[in-house]
Amino acid sequence: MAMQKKQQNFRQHLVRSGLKATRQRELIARAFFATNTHISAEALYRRVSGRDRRIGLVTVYRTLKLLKEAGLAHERQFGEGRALFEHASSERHHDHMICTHCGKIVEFENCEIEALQEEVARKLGFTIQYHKLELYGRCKECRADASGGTGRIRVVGAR
Amino acid sequence: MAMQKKQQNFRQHLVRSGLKATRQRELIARAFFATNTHISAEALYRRVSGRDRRIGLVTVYRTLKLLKEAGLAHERQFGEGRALFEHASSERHHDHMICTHCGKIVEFENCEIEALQEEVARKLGFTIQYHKLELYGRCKECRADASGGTGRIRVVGAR
DNA sequence: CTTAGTGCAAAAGATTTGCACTTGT
DNA sequence: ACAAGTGCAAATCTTTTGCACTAAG
Repeated sequence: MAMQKKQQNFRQHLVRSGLKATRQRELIARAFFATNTHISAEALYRRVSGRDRRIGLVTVYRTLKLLKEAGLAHERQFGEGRALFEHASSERHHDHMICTHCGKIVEFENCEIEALQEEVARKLGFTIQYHKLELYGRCKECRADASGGTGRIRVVGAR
Repeated sequence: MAMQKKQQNFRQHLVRSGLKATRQRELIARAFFATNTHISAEALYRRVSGRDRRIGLVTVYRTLKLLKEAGLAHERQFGEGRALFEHASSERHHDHMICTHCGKIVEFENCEIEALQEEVARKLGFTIQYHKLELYGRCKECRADASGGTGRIRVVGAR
């Protein structure tokens, strides 16, 4: 989905909900859609702050909440610390592989795993509503330099 | 592993690390090992508090950290809010299925899923260090009463 | 105009830390 | 004795909220 389209979807959601399309919301949404990684509220704030010094972190949090309600953003909690937000396009569900050394996040999907999850749930008498699968480890590059590492997550990018 | 044995393991870990076996640590560890569900620091604190009013929540947190270091406890973060701690026996790794309505937590293990995870990681050029798989949904009982529910997690037990 | 939005400061909630006092060894 | 532990209060850190002011429809 193109950025323009997403921006439009967001505006529609606002109108439908009787909310207003403000300068701040436009700017924050635009900055969010321009991202192609996972980004924290703080990091997104820094980006829009560069464009318009008057925007507050609080508004970023509030706008991200709206984006979630509009179905345009997903909030993820990897390890501890701040949440990261990613685009929630119409794409299928996916899971994440996170490098514990450099913080790189790779998305993947695997139907076989999903099927097995359903099977497990059925055996336990549960109906799955949603799930969370996160693989933590070392990416090729970080395995190569083998500089030890602490095992703690250090996100280099957006965090 | 019997409770007595775990208690002993903990004492050994303390000695090995040049730490002291205090009244508080003994009591907190005993209360933790007596648990057979997932318990929060707060809930564990309430339990030991009943036995000895003088013990502080801070000491519970510090002792849980020691138990983790001793390899006797695992810290889990389900949904948001406080962390839950579980026994880290010599048992194999397991994952969790959590009822979003009553908070029930069921453990399971599935080698096929684990194998597929390894395969995915290999294809992505990663080496897995650890993973987190959580299935959220409704248990049989909570599906039966079908009282709507908010989708938010409400843990009835220890939380 | 009238209702919603914004930004600041303050609150919240879970966990950690500084510090003076207490306790194992 | 002496290093380590404890409990309290205060600090952290991320996210949310109350409120007086501002702006969109």
